[in-house]
Amino acid sequence: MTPHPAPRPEPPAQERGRRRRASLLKAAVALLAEGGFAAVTHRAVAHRARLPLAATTYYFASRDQLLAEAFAELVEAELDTTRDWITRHGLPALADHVAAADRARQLGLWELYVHAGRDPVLQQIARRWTDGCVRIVADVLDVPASDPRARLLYTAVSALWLEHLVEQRPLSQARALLTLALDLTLDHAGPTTAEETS
Amino acid sequence: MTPHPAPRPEPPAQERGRRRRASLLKAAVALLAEGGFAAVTHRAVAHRARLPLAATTYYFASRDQLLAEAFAELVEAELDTTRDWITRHGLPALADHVAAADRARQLGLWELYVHAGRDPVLQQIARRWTDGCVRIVADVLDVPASDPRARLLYTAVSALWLEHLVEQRPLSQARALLTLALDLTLDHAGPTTAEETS
DNA sequence: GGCGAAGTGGTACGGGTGTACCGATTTTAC
DNA sequence: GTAAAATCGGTACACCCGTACCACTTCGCC
Repeated sequence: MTPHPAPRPEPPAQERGRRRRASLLKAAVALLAEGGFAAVTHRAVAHRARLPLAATTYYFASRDQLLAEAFAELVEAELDTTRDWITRHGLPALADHVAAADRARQLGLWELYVHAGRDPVLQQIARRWTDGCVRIVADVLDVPASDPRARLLYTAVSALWLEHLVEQRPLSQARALLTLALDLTLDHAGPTTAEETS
Repeated sequence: MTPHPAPRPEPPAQERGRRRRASLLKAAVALLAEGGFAAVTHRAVAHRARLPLAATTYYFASRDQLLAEAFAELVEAELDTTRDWITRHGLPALADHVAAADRARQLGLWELYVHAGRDPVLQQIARRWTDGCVRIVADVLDVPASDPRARLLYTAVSALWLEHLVEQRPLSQARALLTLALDLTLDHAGPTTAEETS
């Protein structure tokens, strides 16, 4: 029978349903960006999407699932933006991108990233974020994605970025460190003991 | 006057009070380390310290203050541990330290670090953490703390560390990247040739 | 047309939260 | 000693949470 135990089977299958679901997800992403993690409650999401409370439980099996999908969406959007920006302006100007970015949004992203350390589902998404960023750096450096220099450079840049985000030190400092990181990485154009390639 | 509006004036002034307060703080730190952020509730802290619920509001003006003090304590302890370990085993072996560290505790620390981006009080503590770590790296590199190489190296290492913590990639990868980071940094103008023990 | 499934939304439940309250007890000051 | 101040601790309040429930409407399809 299943009159309405309907936790959530598959994609909504009806047009309006799909729109509603997407709308909830968008609201969740926005809340995540603004207030981080704790701000994404069923009630807040539903209210923001101008939908009744029950819609959230109808389209998402649980808060965790909602959060995971929102995280994935946020990561994907972030990767697109970053790739676009870097290929347009180049690596050394990255500091300006960071400076211009929406701080609350970035904080929310990192918040979820750390939280991914305690949740396997989120961990997978976190990995995709890192891999995506490494890929971007490798592409713009014109080296294979497996080149450890690309990976290290991304790592350094991401930490610079997080540090700037959290501690809000003068931008000039981040800029100088970014330049230094690029110098060190590119100077070392040599063979770079790449042990594994595959 | 003030029969008992007593939000919390100053240090407890009575011996037992000071002990109780410290005990609460210790419990908060432990909870922070284990379950992160959300686990630090008045009730959980009081229960863990074997004190009545009201003790938490008596000794701390608010949950935020309790959290801030716990964060400060955690950071201070972490700095001590790290300095100790590095001066004893050297930078290249850092990967082993990370591998051996208590994962939940580190995650809690980073969780609070990111959260510091939204709270000025915590931000100050976050800065002290970074400064402390930079200082440690600078000391062991035998360069002034203001040397951008020290700062950059710390930044790279911290990101490597966070990435490892969250994404749980094979340790060998982190180790390789750490070595590369050290190479790049020291090559540039390094006064020392660190012995390599692979 | 009809009928079962999908979707909808108002409401309720059980639980956890931060914090205030306030009588009882201990400590300190004189 | 005694009174005032500090401390204690049990309890209560108001709020917010995730989620379940269930009567209702709308849709897809034969």
